[in-house]
Amino acid sequence: MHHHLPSASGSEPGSESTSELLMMAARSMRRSFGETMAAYDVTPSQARALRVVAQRESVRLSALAEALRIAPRSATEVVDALEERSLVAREPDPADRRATCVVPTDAGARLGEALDEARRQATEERLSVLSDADRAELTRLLRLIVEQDRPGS
Amino acid sequence: MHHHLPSASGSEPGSESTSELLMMAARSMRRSFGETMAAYDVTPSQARALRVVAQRESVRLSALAEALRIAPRSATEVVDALEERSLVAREPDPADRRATCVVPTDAGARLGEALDEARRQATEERLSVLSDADRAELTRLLRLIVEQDRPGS
DNA sequence: GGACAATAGTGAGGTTACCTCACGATGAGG
DNA sequence: CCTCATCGTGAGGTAACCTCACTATTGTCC
Repeated sequence: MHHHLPSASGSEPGSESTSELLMMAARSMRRSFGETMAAYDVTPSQARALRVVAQRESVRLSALAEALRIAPRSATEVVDALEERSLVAREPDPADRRATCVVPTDAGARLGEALDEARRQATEERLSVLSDADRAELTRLLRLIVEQDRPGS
Repeated sequence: MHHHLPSASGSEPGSESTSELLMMAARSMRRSFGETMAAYDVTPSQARALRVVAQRESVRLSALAEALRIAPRSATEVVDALEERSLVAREPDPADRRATCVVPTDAGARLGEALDEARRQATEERLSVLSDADRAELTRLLRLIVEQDRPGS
């Protein structure tokens, strides 16, 4: 299934820069959640798309593409995959006959919620070593970093 | 060369969970550095590999694969690409005629250092909003999160 | 000093997740 | 209406991975 973790190619722990630590933390969360997605037999891109669709109830394909930051053509592909698995359905947009709305099926909505919950749990587990105070502090610091590039706020 | 960035779809800022913020911070750094790599016309996987090779001076292909956490076959491909661009060279391992050592060329070593520096600058820029104290605090918190899964320490 | 299993790298071929370009169908404005 | 923009999608391409099978070696056991 997966391969061994080689005995650490020895760099002393504690030697990582702040940004390296941030990357490592993010990756460990992504990996945790990735395992969950694999368990549900959904690819990462499908999970991302399903999440948007399940949350918005009905999305124009082009709007989905924008939300996922991919080209419309690529959104078509993800929707194809989700439709084939009966997780979403395509419906004609009554307001514009060129457009199609992507809506979750019951199964899709259920899976979407299950994935959301799994993601929450996976990341929660990672953050559970922190005290409430530490966690609040972490949130504050990260917000400072992230909010650099949304000037109005 | 590069494509459009659609205008961010607007959800209120300040509503993100801690883990979402962490992902956003990591992504913004990755994106910054990604632009730099594109400027040097190097793909991300090439940059990662070059970094290892430049740092270790001489790596067995299988060791490179292990360091990059990819299959040996995939390492072959990255090395092919880097060799074609004359950034690394393949040399027979004198100790084992099955093995090949990957060594950086002068150009490769130079580019490796330039990329390292660019990465440092890009992440530094992101972290520059933090005071020294805040930054130390962030490091401490991240270390707590990351060190969960290296028990011996 | 052979037989032989394990290991190093690679050819062949597959998958995922993207991309651009061109096209047909539709909508909106002069 | 006639043009022009927009919506989704067919066709075809790329990057970065993968597995499986193969050859050239190496280390091992007797």
